[in-house]
Amino acid sequence: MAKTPNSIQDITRELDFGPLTDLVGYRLRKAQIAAYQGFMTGQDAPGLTPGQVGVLILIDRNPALTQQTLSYGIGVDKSTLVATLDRLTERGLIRRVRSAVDRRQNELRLTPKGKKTLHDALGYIDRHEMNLTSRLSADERETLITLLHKIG
Amino acid sequence: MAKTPNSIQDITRELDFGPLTDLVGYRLRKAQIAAYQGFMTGQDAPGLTPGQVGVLILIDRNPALTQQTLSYGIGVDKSTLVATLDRLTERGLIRRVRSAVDRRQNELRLTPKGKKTLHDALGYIDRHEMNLTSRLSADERETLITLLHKIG
DNA sequence: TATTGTTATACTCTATAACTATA
DNA sequence: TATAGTTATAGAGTATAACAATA
Repeated sequence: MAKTPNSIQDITRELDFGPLTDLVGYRLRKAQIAAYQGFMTGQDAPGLTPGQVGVLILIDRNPALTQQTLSYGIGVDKSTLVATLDRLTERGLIRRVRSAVDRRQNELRLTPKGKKTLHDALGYIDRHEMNLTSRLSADERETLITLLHKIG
Repeated sequence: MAKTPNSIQDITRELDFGPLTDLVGYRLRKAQIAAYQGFMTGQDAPGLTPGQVGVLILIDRNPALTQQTLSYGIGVDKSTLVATLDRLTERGLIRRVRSAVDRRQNELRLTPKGKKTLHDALGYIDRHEMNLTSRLSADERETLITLLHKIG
């Protein structure tokens, strides 16, 4: 029998990726896609993107966080953030509270529902993290994080 | 003197990122963004995205590569690939050659200009890779690649 | 004048569905 | 009928520029 590649996996395996295979930049991209996909499709996924959960975490841990500061924190433009916050507001997870000190600013807060959702999401994140690194030992996982810190 | 945060770096440093800081998924995203930005803005950047260079590499190393197979290889839909290939064609880097065997298929080929561009881009990739991993030892870099392979 | 949040706009990346030409 | 490539379309993510309210 001749080798007849049928599945996408077969085809991909037969392709020559040349120098891409062991390039940090390329491996980062593949790993990041795998992490994102895994997060979004896992058992009991929270129905939020990793970025949205990140926003909830920052709001939770930084009292009176403003949109401008949050936009610096997550590295996106303040205009980009508006739609994200709109969506979280519509879902009843956060509120924008006009600052009494400087009425140009919004102070971002979690609603009770937002707190509950974040709590559940944090549990999910732990399970997802274990899943993502299931082929790594605890030492390897720590090493990976340390090395990624040196790049990011 | 009070600590008065002025720069974005100051503000970001004072933010509490909670569990995000040591999450593999989050660190992957930050590292990937750093890699992409570094690639695009580095000295002598080729004016191509990492993805576009990846396409050139695959075309170069896989004779008579078809669009369908390439789309499996890089993990995007065949319809998504069309615009990418259009752009590379407009820039004179690749050609679509109708297959004589199966006239539905295009065989993708680098033009001489595409070969030259890829050759230069490969040199740039090496420099960028060194730059990206400048805070890592050779051993650490190898370890990182190995660990990323286990995730992607 | 400068800053905060918003809107208008545009560009990229992505996919799904329908189309064409071939098989 | 099925496949390869294309087009039409839509949604998410991103940024820049201009605006209103406020400082």
